[in-house]
Amino acid sequence: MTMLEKTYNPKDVEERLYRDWEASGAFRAGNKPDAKPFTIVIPPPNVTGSLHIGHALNNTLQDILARFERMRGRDVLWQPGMDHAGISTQLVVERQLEERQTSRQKLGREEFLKRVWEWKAESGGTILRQLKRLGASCDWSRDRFTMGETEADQMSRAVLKVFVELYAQGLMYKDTRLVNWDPRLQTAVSDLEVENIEIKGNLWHIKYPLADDPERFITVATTRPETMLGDTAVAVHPDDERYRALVGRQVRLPLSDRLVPIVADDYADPEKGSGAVKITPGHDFNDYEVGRRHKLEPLSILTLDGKINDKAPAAYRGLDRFDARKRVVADLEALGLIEKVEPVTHAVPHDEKTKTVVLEPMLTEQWYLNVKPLAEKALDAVRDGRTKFVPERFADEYYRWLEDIRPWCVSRQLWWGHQIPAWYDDKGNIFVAESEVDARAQAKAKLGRDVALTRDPDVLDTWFSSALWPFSTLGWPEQTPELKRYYPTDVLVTMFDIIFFWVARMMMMGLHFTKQVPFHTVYIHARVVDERGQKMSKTRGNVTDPLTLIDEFGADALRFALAIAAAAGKDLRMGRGRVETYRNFCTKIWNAARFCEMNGCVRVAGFEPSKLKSTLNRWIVGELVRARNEVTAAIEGYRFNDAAGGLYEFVWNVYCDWYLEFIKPVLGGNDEAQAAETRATAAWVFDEVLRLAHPFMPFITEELWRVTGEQGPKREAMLISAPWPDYAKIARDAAAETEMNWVKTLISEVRSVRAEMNVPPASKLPLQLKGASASEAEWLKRHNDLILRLARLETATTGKDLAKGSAQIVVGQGTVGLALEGVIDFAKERARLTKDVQKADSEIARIDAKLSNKDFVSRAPEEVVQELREKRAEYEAARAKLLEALKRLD
RNA sequence: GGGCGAUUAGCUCAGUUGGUAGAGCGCAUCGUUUACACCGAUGAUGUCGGCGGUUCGAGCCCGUCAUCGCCCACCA
Repeated sequence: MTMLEKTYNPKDVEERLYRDWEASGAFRAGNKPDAKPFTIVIPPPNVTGSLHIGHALNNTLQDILARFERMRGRDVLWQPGMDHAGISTQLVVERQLEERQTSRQKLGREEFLKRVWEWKAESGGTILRQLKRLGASCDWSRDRFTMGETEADQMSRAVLKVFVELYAQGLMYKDTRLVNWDPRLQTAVSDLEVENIEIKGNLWHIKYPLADDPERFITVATTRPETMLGDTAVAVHPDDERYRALVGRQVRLPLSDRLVPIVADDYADPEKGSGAVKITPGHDFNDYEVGRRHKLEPLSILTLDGKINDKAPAAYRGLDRFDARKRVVADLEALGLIEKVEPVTHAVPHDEKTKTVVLEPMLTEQWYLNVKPLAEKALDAVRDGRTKFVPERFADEYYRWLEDIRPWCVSRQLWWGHQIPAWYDDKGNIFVAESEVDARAQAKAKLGRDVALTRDPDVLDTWFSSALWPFSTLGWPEQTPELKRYYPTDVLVTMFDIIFFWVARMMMMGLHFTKQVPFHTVYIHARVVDERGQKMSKTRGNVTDPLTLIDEFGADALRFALAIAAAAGKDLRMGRGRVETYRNFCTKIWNAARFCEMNGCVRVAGFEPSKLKSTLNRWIVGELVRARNEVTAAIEGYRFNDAAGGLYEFVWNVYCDWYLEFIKPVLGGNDEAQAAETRATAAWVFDEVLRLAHPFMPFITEELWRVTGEQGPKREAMLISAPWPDYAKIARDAAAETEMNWVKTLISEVRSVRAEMNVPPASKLPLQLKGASASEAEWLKRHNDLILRLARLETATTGKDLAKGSAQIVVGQGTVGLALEGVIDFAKERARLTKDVQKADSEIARIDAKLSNKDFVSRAPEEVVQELREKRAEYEAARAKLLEALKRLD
């Protein structure tokens, strides 16, 4: 027989138990073919990543759900996998190459990709190992990768298929327009990947001379003067009197010496600046639109790496865009064309990853997905409740974005990613197909002969494949048994910052390709910030490493700390202090187990929680039922903090602080039958606690389950596969509850009086309880042993000389030379209940008054009257309950 | 410029249909009673951001203001 160690040491058990779980096959989906499936797809972490505390939270919550539903008998699939993370991964490997004095350009595409795959094989598993340390019960046999190309993992095929179909449906198309461009990586990025950062800059007011009257000027203002090299017009508002005469005339663009027209366009705001605005369609999104309206050809004056190109005057060619800005300003100054310079703060688009590179609107040809029709379906699915957000308010954010969605630029000028399945001939014909063979066949069918084809070098936005994740991981486009069984998935657990990037796009793609929502519920959890409330980031250096915390306190402590702090959708501050607190909770549970062990509290066969004789035991069973119901309802409602909190409260403040203290005198007493029943009850309740706690603290509970399983009747070998408690058949004993609450109150009050009166702990005093009701007197007698022990009394008896309803205790009068007198108000409870009855009475009277007012009844809408009647009935019912409770007190 | 969230004990935060304000940490006093000092007992501390309103009754509902934070937005 195993004896429990004095303290719980997570390091000794976590690794072993995780291996046992895996070996038992408990993580695998499909174990219970007759059970209802329950599916969660993991938000795939980046291969480049390592587990940060946000992942720890995200995966803890998913694991709680997975383990909970598994115990409730569902066939659980928690689908794991990783994301290829296009840009991040490419950058990581490029940086490595840089250290070795080489580059991807030198290696060539094929060799470079080989190196990335090698890197993935080496480093990609880190995060999975970390998830295992956390206790994540994913079905690892089904591990997937967004660029998977193996027999089992055909993620890439799904991506090709989707692209080809979208193209065939006319939703995927190429277009040349302005796109957010990263001049450092030389790739397009989508609108979502742009972060507008407020920075200090200047607003230069520049004078443009009229072409036919060089002495007259029209002033425009800009924060980016170098773009004037690409100006193709000046716009003024059509109703602006100041400029009406100038519309149709031209200005001579300084530095470039080109003539550009003055056009009338609503875009020009007469209130702003001079009312005239320079138009640069090649380098500004608004100007692009203005240019289109006036048939102005966009003029791009930048190279793809952000230098001035040869469309600009020779003096500026080859200059970096920021150097060009200085040069332009200097030259304008020299010419006396700067009217004034105002310092301003304005939002400048930066790349969202590094937040350092200033993005440039750039005219390039890219692939676009027309998401508008997909968005309509995605909106409807949330509007009609097929998918619901928890908390609900996030649905608004989702609506807002989808309602105003623009075409999604899906091509990236990178190497690492899904290469776009489009081939071109030398005439510029496009053939989109799942393979080169198919593309050739298409070309031959169209042109009547074999032609040389070259594949589009670009790759897809990483989020494109992520958008397919819920169904591509299950084998789509094949109608696999897994897809039929586990799709749609049940709940997506994620954070608010990727609602647009990921959630909305999964909804769109899921509905478009499977006609079903990808998940019924989207649970948005908190963001983890550091102890000072700052967002954690590598650059800030304030990242808390969950593994360090696991090493120090154990995985269960970290998990519990995260769960109990995880009120939906709010920032969550996390540091080692909190984890330490819940390490202490683990220790508490461990010690409760040791108490049971030392006192022979062993489970017995045929234990019947409904047929207990002792009030004490009936009471704790009732409390357990209450806790179980609370925890269950809270998890079902994704109120993880309430679930963990309810469990904590029951284990610590009810089971340990009261019940175990209560039973000490019973276990040592001479009523052997009661002692035996109590040992069995203590063991049974503890066993149930292990079940309730398991989703939150899988390791310690599993270990205690193993040890306590060595004695008593046989039960499930592993807790992970044991059933969740179901107490539908257990009736809670309200009388036992009232009785034990009275005992608890009595003990607390005596302790309180003792402390206030500074009675030494060693002094055992006699207690006389005066004015007790008949049942109170009985309770005092029945629980005399434990009252004496816990309140440190010599005797506890009743007296009868005070009025009922104002019960008093008189403690040790004359015994220690002090007269201790404290009022215990059992009357307090009566007063409260009485007050509530009175409230109900007054409420009923108020409603009656209204209802007897004939004028009101005849004029008010039927619903209002009906509502009042219902309310009255409710108050009647509440009143009856209160009276019953009052009666119980007597 | 729009939208959302937050404001509760010294700190970090709970508070789900409106009914006498809670937890953890911290603090104070006491305690080595055979599970646990990673513990137990007892206690102190709150005009629930301000001001109005609805209600018999508001931390919770309505209006308004203030401060902080986040998201979205094409402003020269």
